[in-house]
Amino acid sequence: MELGAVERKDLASSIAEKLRLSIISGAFRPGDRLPSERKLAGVLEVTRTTLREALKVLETLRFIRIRQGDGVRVLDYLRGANLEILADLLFRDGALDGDLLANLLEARVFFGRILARLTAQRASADQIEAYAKGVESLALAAGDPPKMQKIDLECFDLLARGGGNLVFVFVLNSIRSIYLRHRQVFERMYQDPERLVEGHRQVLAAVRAGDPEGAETAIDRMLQDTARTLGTEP
Amino acid sequence: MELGAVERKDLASSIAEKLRLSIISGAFRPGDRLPSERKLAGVLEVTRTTLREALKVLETLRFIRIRQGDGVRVLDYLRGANLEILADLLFRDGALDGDLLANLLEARVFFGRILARLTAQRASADQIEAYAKGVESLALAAGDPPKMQKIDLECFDLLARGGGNLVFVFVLNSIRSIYLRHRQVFERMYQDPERLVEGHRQVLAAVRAGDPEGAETAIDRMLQDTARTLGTEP
DNA sequence: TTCTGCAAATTGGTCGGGCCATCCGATAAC
DNA sequence: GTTATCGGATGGCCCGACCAATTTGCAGAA
Repeated sequence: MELGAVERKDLASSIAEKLRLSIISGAFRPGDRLPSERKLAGVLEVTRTTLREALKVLETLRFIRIRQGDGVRVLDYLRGANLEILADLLFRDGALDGDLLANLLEARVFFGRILARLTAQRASADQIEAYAKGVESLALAAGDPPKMQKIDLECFDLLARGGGNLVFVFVLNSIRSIYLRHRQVFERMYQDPERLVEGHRQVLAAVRAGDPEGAETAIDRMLQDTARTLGTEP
Repeated sequence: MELGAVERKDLASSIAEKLRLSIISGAFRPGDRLPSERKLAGVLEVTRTTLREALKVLETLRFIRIRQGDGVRVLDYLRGANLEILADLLFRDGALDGDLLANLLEARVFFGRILARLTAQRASADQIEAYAKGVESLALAAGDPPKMQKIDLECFDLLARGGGNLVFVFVLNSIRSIYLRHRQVFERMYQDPERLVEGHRQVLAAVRAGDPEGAETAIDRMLQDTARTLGTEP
């Protein structure tokens, strides 16, 4: 049996999550004022100290805006928040949001194409070798979906670095965090490792040949394939 | 004279920024342990309470990992942080990082192409009209760079929404926050409003015609143009 | 010696309460 | 009607105490 690390969370983080989901669910609308810290702390049965740590987190995520003398106002997270909250949105109301998943898979293809293209144009020999090693590890991990997922994400990270554009490295960081938070959803992509490994190998070959078009085509096919794996079953 | 709103920051946020820049500058390396909260609070001359709020922020940004009994460990932000920290990186050591700026402008072109294409494929009549209104406001704001910048970002947001993929909406949120934090750097793009407005109009026309290729080509030209505006002067 | 297990020290986590700073709205003065 | 003032509500910051997890090192057993 697979035993992942148990979640250890401090109170402040739990409260932050609770409030986050609460806002996402629409319990508070943009412009609304949250109850005062003193009241809210009372309701949640924690101290102001702890609650304030939670609020600081929400402020960092741009879910709220805190102003002395005024209060805590809810912001429109659709307009302020960043990619990472997709992880929360993906499971609104306890069920997986198919549209959002489709969005994510679509974006994955777009990003992948860019990464493959840039890497083929600019990656250094070292970076290419690192990617090659990643692909080999991936092949060796066939049959172990969790491990494959980890290595696969690692491979994409190497591609992003090879592309030489930090913007995509950071975007990928966010996407990785989404995948890791919902491992189970995406692990199905690794049931049939053949196509995935083969796909990476073709990308690698194109990158080695300095062929952006080829790399883009190869990764496009691979990503569409794996996306289909997820799409078939409910 | 142009008088923007003054920054009002609480102590915790200031400390969070200080530590963030400190980590980015390399004063602490991944794996290092920060001084204990008690010591750090002493050095910074604040209470543990306030320091902890700052640390919570850094943890949210994945700059550090806090573990009871162990301490505060510095993470590799290149591997964990998201797009928004580009705003910090852009001005490392007080000078603008040209390479990073180039990265950002390059990414802008990639994203823009995707947005234009998706919008042309999927935007509803309402969404198209909203974008049309945005473009008109943009034309009216010619000569007022700060205002144009605001509206221009608004237009991109409308494009992102029209594209119907939330992933790009959130990516754009991050990018917008970068732009706003460094307004001065990007305001130069609005010195010559003609091309920008004309570009948006062409995109709009293509979107209206449901012509993804045309929209992509139009926005590509516009973005390359404005990027050049920034590239010319130091 | 090497390993095991316990105990102390270190470090973060939470609490409770106090006082200051800011903002807003009601009231008073003009 | 407009402006000035004040009081209440709210967040900002501090202090000190105690709880809980983790690490570390020492003592005893194998």
